[in-house]
Amino acid sequence: MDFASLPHRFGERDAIGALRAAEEGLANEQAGTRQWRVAGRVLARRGQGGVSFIDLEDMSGRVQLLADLERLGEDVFEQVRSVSIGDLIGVAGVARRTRRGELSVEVAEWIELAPCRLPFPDRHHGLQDVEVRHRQRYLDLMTDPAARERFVARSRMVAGIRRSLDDAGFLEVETPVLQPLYGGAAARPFVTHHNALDRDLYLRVATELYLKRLVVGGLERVYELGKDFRNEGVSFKHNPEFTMLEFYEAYADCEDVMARTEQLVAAAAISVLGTTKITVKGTAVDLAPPWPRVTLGEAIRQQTGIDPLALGRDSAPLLARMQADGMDTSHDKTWAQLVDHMLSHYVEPTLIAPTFLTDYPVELSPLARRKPGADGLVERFEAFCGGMEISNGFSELNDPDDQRARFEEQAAAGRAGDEEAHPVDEDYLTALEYGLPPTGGVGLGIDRLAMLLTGQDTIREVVLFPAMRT
RNA sequence: GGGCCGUUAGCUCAGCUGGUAGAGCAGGGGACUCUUAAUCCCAAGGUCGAAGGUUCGAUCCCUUCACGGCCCA
Repeated sequence: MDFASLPHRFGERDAIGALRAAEEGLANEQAGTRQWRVAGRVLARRGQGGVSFIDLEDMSGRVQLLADLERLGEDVFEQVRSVSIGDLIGVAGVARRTRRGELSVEVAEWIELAPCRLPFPDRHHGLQDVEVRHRQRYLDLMTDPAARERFVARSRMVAGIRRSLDDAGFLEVETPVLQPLYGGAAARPFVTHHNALDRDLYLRVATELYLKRLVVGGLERVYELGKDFRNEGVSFKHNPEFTMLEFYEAYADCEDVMARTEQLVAAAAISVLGTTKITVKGTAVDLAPPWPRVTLGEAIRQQTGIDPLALGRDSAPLLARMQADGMDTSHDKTWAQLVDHMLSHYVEPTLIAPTFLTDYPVELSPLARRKPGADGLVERFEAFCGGMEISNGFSELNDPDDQRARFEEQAAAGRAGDEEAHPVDEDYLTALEYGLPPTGGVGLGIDRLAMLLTGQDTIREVVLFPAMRT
């Protein structure tokens, strides 16, 4: 087919869904009066001598086309008859319900818009090969309505989150993806190089430190919704680039942002599903606030009988228990890493219904404010649902001296081999010297929330183009 | 990073104990004037993921590699 001869547009197009809604009342063999112009992809063709039936689909729905030799003449009818599955075409004509009761468009005008030159995937079994579905997501979207619905739902969820935050007076901002220094999360960064400046830059692992600079600057409620990049393994809940929401609220603390988090998630669920009730791994759960709050130490105690935060900083009983359970503790070099490992091994998988864990050890939380009267703890929470961490927030540490000390500890850990430790960020410390108001901040994993709201067990099904080996 | 499993026509899948591969759909040709996974006829379509090895002979057994999936870290 000669592409140069194909139309560049198909104007005054009607959505198939609108046609269906408007003409639903037609009786069998009755024709409507209005001329419709619909366009889309050909999904099926059924010939019957001088009559041909085509199934045409656009983003709003599917409708049958009815083409008649006597009405169209031989030339046009031959075009219809020879259309390939997958071709993109436009038609004009009135609606008519066929003898067998199928609402159809009676083709009066037939316009080829773009050919499908490769064989279309089997339309009865769909595309089964997971690898092809992910590498060529357009084929998945073409052939699987459920895949389309999943990504529409994700988009609605994100729009709902933006609406909630905008309505609460938050300002959406954009901070650097390319950073001279990374920070804001315990993660290994991707490194790239700026040729003109001849220096290495990091892809951000979090937006936290830049957003808090903005709060210092007087932008009292800010959020950023965008990609973070962490140079770590791929799993059902990890993609090396993933979407994160972070929001910061001046004059608020951990409790305030915890409440906002559960409300935000519930509102997102309603904007997608119309309800806060979801099913996760076969279990019915309700995302409606308030979510139960349990301290980290108590949560670990409930699963193991040991409250590691009630034992000072003694690693021995933790190690004994974990090794007795056959766990590989060779990567856990510190007490804090043992606690983190216990959390992810014993507790996280059990938290199916939404739950806040609170009272984290300061060693695991270098950017969080200390909890008054609780030595070694910070005002921090993590939210879990579906056996995954979905959110992390705290009262923001605004004491520049303490922050410097925490950075120094991180740097020491880094020198000792902890590849996920924070580097010291002098520029951020300078910002804190000017005064960060008491502030609460939260990170919320958008992909994982999308998994929960669309009932998917793997992040790859809610990311349009998940990371693949090339 | 480790363990297990998978990879056969464009797609979905068969293929027995080792004897050089089949079907349906799609694509091509034809029949058919109301089909709904239309039906019927004809022809075509393969580096059996890749490379080695064993064997008279390998899609099948062995080794390595690539990619994917699941589990563990």
